[in-house]
Amino acid sequence: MSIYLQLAQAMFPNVDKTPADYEEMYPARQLSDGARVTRIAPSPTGYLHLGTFFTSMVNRLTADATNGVFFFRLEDTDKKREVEGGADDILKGINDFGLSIDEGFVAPGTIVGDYGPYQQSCRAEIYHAFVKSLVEQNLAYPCFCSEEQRQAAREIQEQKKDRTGYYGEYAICRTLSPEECLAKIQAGESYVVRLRSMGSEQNRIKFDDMIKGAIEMPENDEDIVLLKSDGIPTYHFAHAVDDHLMRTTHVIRGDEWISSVPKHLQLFKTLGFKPPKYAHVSPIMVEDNGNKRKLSKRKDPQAAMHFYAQQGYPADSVLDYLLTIANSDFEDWRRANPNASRKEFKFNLKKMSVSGALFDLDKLNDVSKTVIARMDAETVTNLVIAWAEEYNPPFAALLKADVAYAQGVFSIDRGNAKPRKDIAKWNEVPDYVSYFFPSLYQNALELPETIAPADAAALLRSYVNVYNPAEDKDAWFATVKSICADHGFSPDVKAYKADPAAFKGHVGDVSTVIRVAVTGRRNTPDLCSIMQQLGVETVNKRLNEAIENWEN
RNA sequence: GGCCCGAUGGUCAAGCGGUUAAGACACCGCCCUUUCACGGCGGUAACACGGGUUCGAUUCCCGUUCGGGUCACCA
Repeated sequence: MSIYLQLAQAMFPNVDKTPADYEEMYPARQLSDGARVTRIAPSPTGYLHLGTFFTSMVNRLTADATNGVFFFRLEDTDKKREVEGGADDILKGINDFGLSIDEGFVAPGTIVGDYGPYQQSCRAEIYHAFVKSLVEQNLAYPCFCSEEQRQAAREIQEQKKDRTGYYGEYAICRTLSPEECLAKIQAGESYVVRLRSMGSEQNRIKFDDMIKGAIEMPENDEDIVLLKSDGIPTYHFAHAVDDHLMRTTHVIRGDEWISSVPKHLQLFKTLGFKPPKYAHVSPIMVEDNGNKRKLSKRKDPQAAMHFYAQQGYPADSVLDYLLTIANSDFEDWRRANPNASRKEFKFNLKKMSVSGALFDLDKLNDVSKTVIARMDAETVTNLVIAWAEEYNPPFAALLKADVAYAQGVFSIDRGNAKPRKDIAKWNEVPDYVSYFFPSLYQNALELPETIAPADAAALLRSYVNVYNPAEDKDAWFATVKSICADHGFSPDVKAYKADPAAFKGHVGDVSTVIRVAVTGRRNTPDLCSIMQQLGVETVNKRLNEAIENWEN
C-alpha cells in the first residue's frame, strides 16, 4: 500500500465509497437540450434577505426560460453562525413571495428530488470520499498549523507587503512528508485538509461570466482549506462537490463570490469535474450619506423580506419591481402585457446590470400601485384579509364580519377603464377605508377655507331633502347640481371660472361639502358609489351630524 | 495596500463610432374632471476628468479620480 493511501486511510478510516460510486449514484439529468439547472444555496444565518430573494428570482427565471430545474440546497456548514428556524424562514419567504422551488427543500419540512441530501450537514461522507481520493493522489494534505502560527505568518506577510494567505513558502505543512503527517495524525493532532494548489500567481486565468462578461484574474496559488478541523467542508469545496453531483449547470450567485472563482475553477479541475457556467449578480444597494453600500441586515429594514410582508406589499409587486431591476426592459413588456405571467417574459441574464442598483422605494410603490390597480375586488379583499390576519388582527376581524361589505368597499372605482392607483401596500388600507367602518371612523369635519360652515350647513339642509339613495351616478350628480343655485354656487364649473366673483363657489365645492360630511375627507373615490356602499341610514346620520356641527 | 469590477439626469436605465442622447420613477406646469387618483400634453435635469485612436467619440485604448467587491478552519 502506498504511503499516500495509508495516510488517506488513517484520515478517513470509515470512508468506503469512492468518487466513482457517487458519480454512479447521481447520474446526469435527463433534461431537454439547453435546459438549465440552477439553485439557491443559502446559509441559515438569519432571516431572508432581499438580496437572497433577488438571486432566487434570477435563478428561478433562468430555469423557467429553458424548462430547467431550480433547486434549493441548505448550506449549513457554519454551525457557529446558524440561527434557529433560519432555514424555514428563508423557505417560507421564498414561497410566500411567489417563487416556487422544484427540488431540494421546496417548503419548510418538505424535501423532494433524487440528488440529495440537500443539506450539507448531511453530506459529510460524500465530501470525505472526495477528499480521501485527493489525499490518495497527493492533491490534498493535512495541515496542522495553529491559529497562532497562521496569525504570525500573516504578520510577516503584512510586514513584507506580501499577499496574505497560505501559499508557497508560507504553506508550511505542504512540505511535511506523508510519514510525518501520518505520525501526527496517529498521535491525535488536530488538522484541516488543504488543497495542494498547482497554480501560480503569474498565470492568468480567464472565464466568461454571463452577467459581467470576460474576466481575467491571477490563478489561485493558495492551499485553501477543504475540510475544517471538525470535518465539515468549507463553502468552496462543498460548492464544487455539490454542484457537480447535483448537476447544476448555472451557478448564479451574489457577486461577492467573483473573487473566489479562480479557487472554484481550480477545484473543479483538480476534482476532474466540468465547471458550471457562472453568473454573478450585482447587489442591491442603498444610499448612505451620499455613498452607495449593500443593503445591510442591521441598518436597513428594507433588507429583510419580512419588511415587505409586514407593510403588505403583494408578492406580485415585489416580483415586478425586482424584475424591473433585473431586466430593465421588463417595464415596457409589462406595460404591453399587463396581465401576462412573468414566465412569458424573455428573461435574460445578459440583460442584467453589471453594477448594483440603488433600492428605490418610490419605484416599488409605483409598481405596486399599478399591480394592485389591476386586481379585482375579490382578490384585493382576500389579500387584505390574509395580510391583516397576520399583522392587524382587529382589522381582519372587522373585514371578516361582513366580507360582502368589504368586497363592496374594494370594488369602488375598480375594474373600470381607469382603475384607481392609490394603494401601494396593504397597511395603508385601514386608514384608506376607515370611513366605511363606524369603529374606525373619525370625522373632524374640516372644510376648505374657501367654504363657510354656515353655507355648508345650508347646502346640506337642502341636500338631505333631495338625496335619493337609488340614484345612479349621473342622476346623483344632477341632484347635487340642483341645489347649487339656491345657495349662490354655480352648477357649472366653466361658468364659475368665467366669473368667479359672481358665485360663492361651484358644484365641485358643493360636492366637497357632502364629501367632507359623509367621509371626513376632501379626497375620495367616487362619492356616489361611496354613499351607496355606506347605505342611506349612515349617510343621513352623517349629513345631520355635519349640519349640527357647522351651524354652531 | 494587492486583486477584480464599474462610472449616462436625483434614482433605475436605453445606447454598442455620426442620435434633437430613448423610456420609467420622482419633481414642476397645463388639460380632463364633482375632489383625489387615473389618463393626456409639456417641462427642469445626464454622458466623472485628462490624454490618445479617428474625418468624427457617450461609444474604442491608456491614465486619473471616484464608487463597489474581495483578500478566514464565514458563507
